[in-house]
Amino acid sequence: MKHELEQLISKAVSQVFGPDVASKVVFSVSYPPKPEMGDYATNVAMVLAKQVGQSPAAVAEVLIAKISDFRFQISDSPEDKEFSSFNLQSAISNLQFLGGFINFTITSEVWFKEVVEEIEKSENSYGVSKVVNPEKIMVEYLSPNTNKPLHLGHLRNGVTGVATINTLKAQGHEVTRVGIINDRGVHICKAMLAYERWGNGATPESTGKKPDHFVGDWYVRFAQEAAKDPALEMQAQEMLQKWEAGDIEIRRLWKTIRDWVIAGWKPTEETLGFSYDKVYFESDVFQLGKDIVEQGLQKGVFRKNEKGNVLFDLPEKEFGKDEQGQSRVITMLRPDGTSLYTTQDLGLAVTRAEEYHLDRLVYVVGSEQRFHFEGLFAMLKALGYAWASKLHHLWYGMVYLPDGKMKSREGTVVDADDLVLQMIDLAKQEIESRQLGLGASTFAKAMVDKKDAVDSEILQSKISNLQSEIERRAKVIGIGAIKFYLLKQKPTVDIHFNPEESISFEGFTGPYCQYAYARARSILRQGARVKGIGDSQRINYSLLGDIEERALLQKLESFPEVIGRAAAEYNVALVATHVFETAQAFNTFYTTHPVLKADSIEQAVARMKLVETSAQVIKNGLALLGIEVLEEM
RNA sequence: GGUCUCGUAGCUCAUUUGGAUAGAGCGCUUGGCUUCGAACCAAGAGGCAACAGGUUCAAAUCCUGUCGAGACCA
Repeated sequence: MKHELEQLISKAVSQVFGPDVASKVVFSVSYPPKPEMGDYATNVAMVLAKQVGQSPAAVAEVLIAKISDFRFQISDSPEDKEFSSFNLQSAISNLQFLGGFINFTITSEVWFKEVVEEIEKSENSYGVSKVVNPEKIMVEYLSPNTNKPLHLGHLRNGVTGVATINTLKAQGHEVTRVGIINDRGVHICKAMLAYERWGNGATPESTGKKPDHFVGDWYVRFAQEAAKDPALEMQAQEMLQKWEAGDIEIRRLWKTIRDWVIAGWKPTEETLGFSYDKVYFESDVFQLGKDIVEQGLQKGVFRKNEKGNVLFDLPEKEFGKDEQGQSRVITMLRPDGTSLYTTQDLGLAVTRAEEYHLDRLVYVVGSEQRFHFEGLFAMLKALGYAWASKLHHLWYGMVYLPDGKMKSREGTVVDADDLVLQMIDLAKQEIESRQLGLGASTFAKAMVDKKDAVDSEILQSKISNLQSEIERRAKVIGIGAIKFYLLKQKPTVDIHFNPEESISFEGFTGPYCQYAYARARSILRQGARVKGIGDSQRINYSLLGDIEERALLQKLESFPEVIGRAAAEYNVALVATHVFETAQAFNTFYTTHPVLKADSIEQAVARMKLVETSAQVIKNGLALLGIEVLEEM
């Protein structure tokens, strides 16, 4: 519709002011701030005013006259080929000049029909579009260290990664999801050292701890002991050197610890829907990149300094100079030939791009790594890789706790498992305090009272079914709340984690959206059983069109466009905001417009379509965010 | 010190890439469940968009400077 209006406006401008003016003018078609102003708006009058030397009002007047004229001219003339491609003229029910904008009102028969039919046709794939040039994209995300459990920062990374992947897929790209497990380094050795020294052969099994937490506790223990005995830091370094040298004993310990942590993450990742098509281990790939550096040294992309370090000079244009007025450098190889983090990433990027024939490589990594990635991308460009310009570091801000930044070593972290369990528990309480929960406890009480009177086996199974249903719903709601909380702000901003707000199920939250969906589905279930509504074939769209309905339709219509923007800008918060606004518009519609008890069966049928398509859009939007919906909650 | 993110209601954030009267959520005040699910809806209070200039039909948005916060690099 938007595109057709653009054509219509261009045509009108061309006829009034000539093709030269029309070809140069850049105007937009958008939604007015308030639905009562109209369904679409264009700023063309303001843009043109300057060019043609008239006031916006005067320009608008002639354009409105011209467009109105079209309506009479071509309403039903098939031979008028120029306009037969779109019958929009007859679809416009009102045109007005307001605050500099020309506002269009579209007839319900055309607008509602078009949007509703499009959604009904596409169903779960409404919002999915095909970009002109589908790309092969790899997205790397999560990348945890094998010395501790996942925390809130990982959650933000994970949900952002998943939502971004979904959004890119919805644009028709082919996406490969990868993770890199950081299983090498001194931080791992610290956990190993503490375990070796004080562990006494304990295991996750013997202690009953989740294995990643088990290891994390040893890591914390190390920090505590190291505060008292600084020599431990040195010993951890020595352990790393032994690891590098391939010491059998150390390697064995390392593997045990590592595998515990990875096994410990598994259920957490499954619960949250984090998964990969391929996982890289740093211990496997940390030697990568050295040969590329050697080649680059020959080509003069890198240089060796007097100490024997191999360096990359960052372009001064983008990176500026350091204190001494020298260009900034990244060290690639130490004099002893050992490599650094950037070297590994360099090698890995090249390996991946070649193996998967990538058009684009996206790294979901925190903002503190921006310098690292900018440097990496700059050197890949300098090395002449064609795909280097398509690399992207999708960075996101820190998560701050009320008392400051999270630090694993000091134990000031929000543990992912704790948070998830807490949220599910809260959701459970919430459910139990409502209809289903009440029913369940009444049921439970009845069972106790009449224990002997009825078949207890049947009752038992009914109760356990009920309980597992509550569990299932609590999980969907609790996890939905966490994910939405972390996704509703654009990735670039820091999140000041507010425990109160994060556990809320009201307002701008995931459960609010899920609730709107459940309400809609409830109406649809009931409507389907009503004679004349459930079995109706014909829809009279002219019975729709109140302000609340138009506001809702606008949200439904703009959903695909929002996804496109979210993908283009790597901003999945746009999707979250849009889903919320859709749910909000639906709720407003819901309270102002009875559906099953509408004035007529015909009207009920028409409103059912709006309910159905709203539910579909909310569901699709939440799905992009990795959030499930419930038919009842 | 340099680079980069920022600075919008009491708090947490939006603002359709320069557009209409700067909007949401939370919190606060008030009203609405015998009518499709109140995890909801409606109304109200709350703003010099850090500050000072500039660019133009139009600036929270772009430019310059000042102040303040954070991250990274030394």
